[in-house]
Amino acid sequence: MPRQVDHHERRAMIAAAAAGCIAEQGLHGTTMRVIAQCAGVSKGIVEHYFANKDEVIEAALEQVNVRYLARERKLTAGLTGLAALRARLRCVLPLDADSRQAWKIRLCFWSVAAIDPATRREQQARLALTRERYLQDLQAAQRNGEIRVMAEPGQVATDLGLLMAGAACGALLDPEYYSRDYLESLIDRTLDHLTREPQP
Amino acid sequence: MPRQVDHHERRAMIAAAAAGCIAEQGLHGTTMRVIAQCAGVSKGIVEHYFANKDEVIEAALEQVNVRYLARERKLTAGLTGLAALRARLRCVLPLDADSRQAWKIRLCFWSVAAIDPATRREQQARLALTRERYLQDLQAAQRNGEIRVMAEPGQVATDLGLLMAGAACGALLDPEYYSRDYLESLIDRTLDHLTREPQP
Amino acid sequence: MPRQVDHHERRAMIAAAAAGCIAEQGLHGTTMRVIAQCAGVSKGIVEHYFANKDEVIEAALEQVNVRYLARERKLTAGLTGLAALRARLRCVLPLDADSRQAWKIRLCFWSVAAIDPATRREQQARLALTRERYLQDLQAAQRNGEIRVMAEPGQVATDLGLLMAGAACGALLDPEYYSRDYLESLIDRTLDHLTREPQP
Amino acid sequence: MPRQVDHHERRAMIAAAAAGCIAEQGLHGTTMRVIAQCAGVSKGIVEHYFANKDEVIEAALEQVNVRYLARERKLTAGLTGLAALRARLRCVLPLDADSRQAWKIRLCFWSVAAIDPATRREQQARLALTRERYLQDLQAAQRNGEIRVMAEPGQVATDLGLLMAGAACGALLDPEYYSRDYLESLIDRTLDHLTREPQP
DNA sequence: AATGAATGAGGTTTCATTCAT
DNA sequence: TATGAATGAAACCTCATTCAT
Repeated sequence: MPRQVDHHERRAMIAAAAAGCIAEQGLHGTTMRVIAQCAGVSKGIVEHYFANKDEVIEAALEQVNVRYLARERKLTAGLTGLAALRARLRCVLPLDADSRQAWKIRLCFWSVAAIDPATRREQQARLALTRERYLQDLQAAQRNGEIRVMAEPGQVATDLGLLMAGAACGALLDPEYYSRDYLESLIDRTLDHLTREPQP
Repeated sequence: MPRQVDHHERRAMIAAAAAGCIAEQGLHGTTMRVIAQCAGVSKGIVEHYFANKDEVIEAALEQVNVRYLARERKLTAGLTGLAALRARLRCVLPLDADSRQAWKIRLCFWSVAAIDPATRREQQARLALTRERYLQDLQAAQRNGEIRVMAEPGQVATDLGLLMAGAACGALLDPEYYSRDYLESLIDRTLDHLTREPQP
Repeated sequence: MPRQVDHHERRAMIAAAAAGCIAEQGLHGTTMRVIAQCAGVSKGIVEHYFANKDEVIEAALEQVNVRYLARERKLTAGLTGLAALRARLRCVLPLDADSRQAWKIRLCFWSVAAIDPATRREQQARLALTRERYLQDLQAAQRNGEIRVMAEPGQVATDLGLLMAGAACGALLDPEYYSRDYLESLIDRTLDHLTREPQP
Repeated sequence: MPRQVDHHERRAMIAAAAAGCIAEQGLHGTTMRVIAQCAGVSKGIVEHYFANKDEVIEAALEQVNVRYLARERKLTAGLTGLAALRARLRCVLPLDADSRQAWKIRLCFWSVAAIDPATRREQQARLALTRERYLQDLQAAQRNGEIRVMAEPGQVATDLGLLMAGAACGALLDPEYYSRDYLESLIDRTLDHLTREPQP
């Protein structure tokens, strides 16, 4: 009878430790030994639950994204249209420590994605899903009459995604200049634009 | 007398090779051996011209930035206000292979900057200078009567910088979706916003 | 459970191999690869048991000194005064292969100590402890009435230490001239001096 | 017509620089580049005047010894017997900075000599010559009636050489304990012994 | 399941030495 | 004569990975 160990939970624990390492020391500084130390287990354990380093890293990213999506779902639950979009944007920008950590990790993968096609495809899918959720909110807001009717809501959703990406990068690079206040006002100003009547 | 070699030019050649390696293989994949191979010299030569790997990497980034600034200056020469800003934005976005390479390298350093304070400070300075140039263009455009007078042009310049950063990231991650056409239309639409009258 | 290996013993084995290398090939010739070969293990194993080369070297010196002290204690056990001192001097001088090896290693560290303050301090402590043991023997010999009462036994102990150091150096440099017989007669003559009455 | 450069003087200058490097940074730290820097010439110049590193090192040692002998000759000029011996011992012990430097270098070579037979033979010759000079002084002192007549003056000369070697080592390792005053008193006490009548 | 011993590839860096100018 | 560019060997060290227990 094998010792009762929740395999899945153990994997998650190690992946979480790896995510912490990546956020603190970067993808390169995150060695198997460091992951093991962070997780408080022996070096071999990590290899026991994951075939190799790449798997650990992949699991870490996966976990970060899953947690992010869960949080977004929770914070937008019951909301629709502009309110949902506002909540979504507040969720995506690095307004707290958790989100900052998630973005640090995401940025590490972006720099890899610029080089590695497989990683790039994963990030493309993530971006597409994010755009889609923005689009749904925009369309709902239009239906609700909260914002002016736009010719191409998809384009607005796309632009919105890029602005958020840039804002997150800025907040990581210069947290004092692109402060929490700035980020929140950025969301407000951006959404305000959508409510105004189009100019002739 | 020593062999006739332009020391400075030779350094620049190696730094350029290093930049190419970073863009193709990432910061981690850019080993001294790879740099030497790319530059077509022996491994020891790289150490002859640079004290260590960090110096090569630093020189590569420096060179990328210097070349970018030279190109921006050239493309905005003789222009002012909105025209200068438009040229500047077209220069910063990855619309051609050179600019794409520069952004790949920049992204590598951003992921390092999220962790290393020294790198972060350098990038903060770069972002600040970029914002400043946008601001100058905006103020000139206001004086020229090309755009509506804004309450806070500094904020607009800042937002603009973030949008460009996000667009560049997007273009690296999904060059097909965030295509050259899309990026150009993004610039146009963004600048068009500035020319419209403020809503009541 | 891990492979059954006595960690401490394994470290000691490698340190002993390193000591052998130092005695045979000098501090500079003792590379990690050479140590590994001498110890009959792979290069990485040495790094597994020691953080870096310095630690191996340090452990080797430590071991040599510990073994020397153990041998001295054993050979002077039960002895006191002049007999203990004689045994001690016979133990310190390179009269056999083991002691010769120890002195070769010591000499390597002396040449480093002449330059590096940290190493120098270690050797100073070793010299001080040796002088102290000589002094204890001399004082016991005085109490036993074996030797004439000296005004400054501390000075005699110090002189004795220097003479032994010089004799050891000589024996390393010219083992034929400063032969085993010569070294033994040196001890005898030196101790004989102590038994004689002071001259008026 | 070649530029007028005193080949011999240039070699001596570089050898002197090398000697300084050895005394300051040890044999291992004395790289060709460091020697060149110390000498204020280019790296290639050193190789131009010496076939390889070993030759530079050898020349440095040679120079140190030649200078030492010149100094000893000068300080013992016109002296004989005990006075000459006293002057000789004061010259050999590291009582000033120059002599300390010479001993640092000597110690480096001793640690090499313990391993390398060729170096060992050189040092053996040096020790033999030193013993011989001590012996000459002792015999003269006996003839002058300055010291008691000894059965084996050669043995006393040998012992004296070892004591000086040990004292020099001690002074390098712990210059505060084996101070200038201590070294001078050591010489005085040692020579005093020789003047006393042998005990029955 | 868990540990950590063992391996070897590969990275950075230092260095003696050769050689073109 | 003099310079420093160029090379390649070898040093230390890190790390992912395999494996015996």
